[in-house]
Amino acid sequence: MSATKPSITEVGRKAKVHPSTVSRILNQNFENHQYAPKTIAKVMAVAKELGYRPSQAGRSLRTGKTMQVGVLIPDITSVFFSHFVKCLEKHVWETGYRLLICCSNENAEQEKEYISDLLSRGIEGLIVAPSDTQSCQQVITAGIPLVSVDRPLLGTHVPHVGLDNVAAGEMMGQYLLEQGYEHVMAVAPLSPNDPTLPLRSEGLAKGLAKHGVAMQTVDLPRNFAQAQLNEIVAFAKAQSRTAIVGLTEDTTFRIYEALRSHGLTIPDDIGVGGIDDFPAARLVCPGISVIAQPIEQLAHKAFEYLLNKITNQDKPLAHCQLAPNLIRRQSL
Amino acid sequence: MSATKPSITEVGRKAKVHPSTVSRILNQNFENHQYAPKTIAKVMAVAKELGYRPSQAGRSLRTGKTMQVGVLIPDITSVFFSHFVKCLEKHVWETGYRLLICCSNENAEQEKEYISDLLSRGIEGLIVAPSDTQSCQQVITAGIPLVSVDRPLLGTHVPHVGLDNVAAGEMMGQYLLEQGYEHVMAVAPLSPNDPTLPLRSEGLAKGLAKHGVAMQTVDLPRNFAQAQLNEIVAFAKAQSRTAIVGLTEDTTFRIYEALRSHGLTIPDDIGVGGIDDFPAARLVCPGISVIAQPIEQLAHKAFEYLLNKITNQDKPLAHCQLAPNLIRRQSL
DNA sequence: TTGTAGGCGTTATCAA
DNA sequence: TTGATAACGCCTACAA
Repeated sequence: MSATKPSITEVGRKAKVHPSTVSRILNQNFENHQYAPKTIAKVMAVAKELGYRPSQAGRSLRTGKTMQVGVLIPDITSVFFSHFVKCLEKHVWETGYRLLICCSNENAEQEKEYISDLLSRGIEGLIVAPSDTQSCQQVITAGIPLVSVDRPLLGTHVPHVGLDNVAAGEMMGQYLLEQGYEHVMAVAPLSPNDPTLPLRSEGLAKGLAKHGVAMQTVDLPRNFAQAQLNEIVAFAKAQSRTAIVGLTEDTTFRIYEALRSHGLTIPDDIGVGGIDDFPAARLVCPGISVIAQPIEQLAHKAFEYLLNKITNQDKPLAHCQLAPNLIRRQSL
Repeated sequence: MSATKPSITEVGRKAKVHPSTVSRILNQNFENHQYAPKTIAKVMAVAKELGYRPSQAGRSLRTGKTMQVGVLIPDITSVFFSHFVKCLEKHVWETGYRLLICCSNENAEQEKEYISDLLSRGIEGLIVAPSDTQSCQQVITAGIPLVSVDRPLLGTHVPHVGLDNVAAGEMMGQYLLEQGYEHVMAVAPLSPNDPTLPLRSEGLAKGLAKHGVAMQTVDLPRNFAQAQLNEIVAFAKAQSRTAIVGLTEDTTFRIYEALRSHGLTIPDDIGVGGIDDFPAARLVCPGISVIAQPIEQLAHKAFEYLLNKITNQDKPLAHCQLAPNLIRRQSL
C-alpha cells in the first residue's frame, strides 16, 4: 500500500534516469532533446506503474501558471446561474483549465474574501457576476484577467458579456402591445448592486411607449414576503387589461403563485410575464411567457473573452450584448 | 503599477528583515519566537502596503496541504445538486477550505479524468456522487479521504451519506394507501450507475404491499422522449384509482407534463407523486406531492465526515441514512 | 530577538 | 542522447 504519491524524482530513480529526463519525456518536450525510444518507453512504463501524477503545486511554483480560473456568482441555486456554470465548466475544462466556483450569496463582504482567496491561489482569470462594485478592484489592480457577466462593472473597463437587457424589456413590451394589454406593472426586488433590472424596466417602458401604454415600476424590498405581492395583485385586478411582469426568475415565480392563491384566471383577469426563463414557467398551466437568455452563448463568449486576456492576444474586447429570446406561452 | 505580486522575500527586503521573520509574523507563529512589537508592526505594514498574498503553490509545496477539497456531481443543473452544492460550499468555506467543483454529466470517462486531475491538484478530500463504480478507485488507493453522497459506492468501505431511499419509497407508498390508490406505477429512466432508484422502487412496493396494492415499475431508456410517456399515461388511464410516481425530479416533471398534454384531471383521473422536490412541484396547480430530501443535513453530514477523515480523527464512520420528508400537495 | 539553510516538485538553461 | 543545476515561494529546525 504505497500511500505516498511518487514524485518525478522517484520515477527517475526507478527508471535510472535523471529527473529532468522524466520531466521532458512526460511533457513531450522534445524540442531540444531527443531521447532513445527505449528510454522513453521505460520512463512511461515506470510512471504508469507508480501511478505518477504531476504535482500542480510544484508545477505552478515553477511556471507561474495554475491552469485554474475562478467564477464568482451570487447563487448557484438560480436556474440561470446553474445553467451558466454548467456551460462554462464545459468550455473551461476543454481548454485544459479548471474551474474554482464561489457563491457570494449577494454578500459584498464575502465576495471580497473570496476574491482575495482566489488571487492567493493564483487563478489566472476570473469570471464574475458581481454583487458589489468594489470587490473586484483587487483583481483589476493585480492585473489578473477579468470578465464580468450578467452584471457589468460600471465605471471600469472590464469587458462584459451579458444580455441586452433593454432589448429584452422592449421585446416583452412589444409583445404585451400585440396582446392588447393596456396597463403594465414591472415588479422586482430592490437590488442596488444589480444594474440590469433598471435596464429591463427601461426597455419595457420604451417598448410600451410606442403605443402610449403606461407602465408602473414596483420596487419590492430585497427579501420581500409573499404577502407583499397581494396589494400589487389587488391593484392590478382593479384595472382592465393589466399584465404583471417579473424582472427576475424568482419574482415571476412568486407573482404567479400570488395570482394563483387569489384565484385569478390567467390571462383573462391578469396577464403574467417574466424576464428569465425557468422550468416551472413551462410546466405551469397556462405556461408563463418569458424572455429567455442565450445562456450557452453567454458562457461561451465569457470564457472566450477571458481566454483572450489570459493568452494576451490583445484583441479589442468590445462589450458584448447578446440578443434575448421571446418564449410565447399562454399567460399573456 | 506593480503588476508583480510580492513574495515574502520582497516584503522582507522592504521591511529590512529576513524572509523567515516575515513568514513567522504573518502566520502568527510565535511559539518559539518572540519579536519586537515594532518589528511586527513594520512587517504588517509593509505586507499590507505591498498587498502581499501568500502563494498557495509555495505553501502547498512546503506543507503538503492545499486546503482544497473537491466535489464531483453528475449535474449542477439539477435542483437537488445545486442546493446541495450551495450548502456544502458554505460549510467548506467556513472551515477554511475551498471547493473545487466538477460535473461529470453522468460520463464515466470524464469522471475518471476529473478525479485524476483533482488528485494531481492535491485535493485533501473528495465528496462524490458517483456516476461510475470504478472511477473512485484511484482516490481510494491514493488514500485520499473520500465520502460518497446521494449514491453509495457499493462494494467499498467508503463512508456514505444519503437519503434513506427505501424509507422514502415506503413513505410515499403509505401515503398512496391513505389516499386510496389501487394501482401504482413507478417510473424512472434506466440508470445503471445509480443504485438509489431501485431502492426507492423497492421501498414503494414494500409500503404498498401492506394492503396488497400492486405496483408496476416502468424503466424508461436513459434519454427517453416525451412521447414515451404517452403509453404509460394511456395505460394508467385505463385503470381506476391509479397513481404514477416519478423516481427522479426530472421524471416527475415530465410525467406531469404528459398528463397535462393529455388533458387529464389530476388527481381525479390519475394521481402524480414524486421522489425529490423541485420548485415547479409547488407552483403547478394542483401541486405535486413529493418526498423531499433533507439537503442541508446531507451537505452538513457529508462534510463533517470528510473533515473527520482529513483530520484523521478515526471516529467510526457508519454510513448515514437520513430520513425523508413527505410534502403533501394536491396531486395525490 | 533575529538569521541561516535546506527542501518540497517542477522545469528551463546550460553543460556534457 | 542525457545530466546537472538553479530557482520558483514558502516553512521550519537549528543556530546565533
